[in-house]
Amino acid sequence: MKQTNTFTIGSLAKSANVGVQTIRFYQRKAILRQPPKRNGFRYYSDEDVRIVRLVKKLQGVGFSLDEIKEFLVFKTCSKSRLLVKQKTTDKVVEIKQKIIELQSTLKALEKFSRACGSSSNNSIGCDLLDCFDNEWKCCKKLNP
Amino acid sequence: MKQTNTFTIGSLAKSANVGVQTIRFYQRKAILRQPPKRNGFRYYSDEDVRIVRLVKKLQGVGFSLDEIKEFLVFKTCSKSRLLVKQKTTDKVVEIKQKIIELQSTLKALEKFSRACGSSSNNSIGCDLLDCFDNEWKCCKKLNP
DNA sequence: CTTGAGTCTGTACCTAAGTACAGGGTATAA
DNA sequence: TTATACCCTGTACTTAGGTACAGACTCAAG
Repeated sequence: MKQTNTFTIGSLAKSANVGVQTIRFYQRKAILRQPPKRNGFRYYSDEDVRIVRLVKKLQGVGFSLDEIKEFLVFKTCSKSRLLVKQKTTDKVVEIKQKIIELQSTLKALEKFSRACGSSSNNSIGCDLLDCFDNEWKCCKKLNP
Repeated sequence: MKQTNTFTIGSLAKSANVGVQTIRFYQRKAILRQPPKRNGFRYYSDEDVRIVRLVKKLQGVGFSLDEIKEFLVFKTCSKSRLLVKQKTTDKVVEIKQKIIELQSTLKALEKFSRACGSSSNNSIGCDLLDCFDNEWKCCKKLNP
């Protein structure tokens, strides 16, 4: 049988690699639900650990806390189900676009690095703006 | 012959799709140099337009203004050359990692969308945490 | 030559996402 | 039983990246 609510706020924070204040902050923001208390102390479950880790991962790829909350709030209510599905597919599109942008940035930086790295030529052909301009040629999105 | 410094702050802002206050803010932060003035009005060049666009692009893929400044500050000085080259290759590594994370997030969200989308099964097998856990199995980085 | 749109400097304000006390209560190990 | 390492609530502060006035000046069209 799995034991539940075994984490104090400090051990939760450590397991998810964040500060204690951050957990309390998430609580205030309703990203974590209020856990059961004993003598005024909060006790968290394994699932809470997973949630906090997920939050950090999603933040890392550019989700805001409000967006993350929208995904987490979802629980069995089939009304919100469709909304969340919509959000999800929107996010999928957004992330695909972001990957493309990252790849183009990558190309430009690698080019810049090559141009700028050869110690012989002194800054000739080593222009950051040029490196990016060439990448932009194949991108829409700017100049709307 | 190219004509230079033909942009007022307002037309620069419009060309780069940002607000006038943002330009002044970048000025204060020394991301843009002080342009020549006539009767107290600033006049910007084509290059300034390219710079502001580059700033927005780099911000979009996660650069901070301070990082961006470090790249822009670079001009012919071969002392800073090596530093900038180092920064560049660091950034290349970072971006590659970020692409991998985005791809894994993408997979997880697509899975979630599929699981959650079939209107028949009611939230069974449609757990955001599970969808991400499976993705994490092939990732190091968490649990350090 | 007036009028309205654009610009100037300077300061103040805003949101997101924390981070840091202060002043107190609790738990556990020596 | 006392020390010390946690925990509590509440409030205030911080940083990044803008955004919004106020009060005055300038430029271009009619």
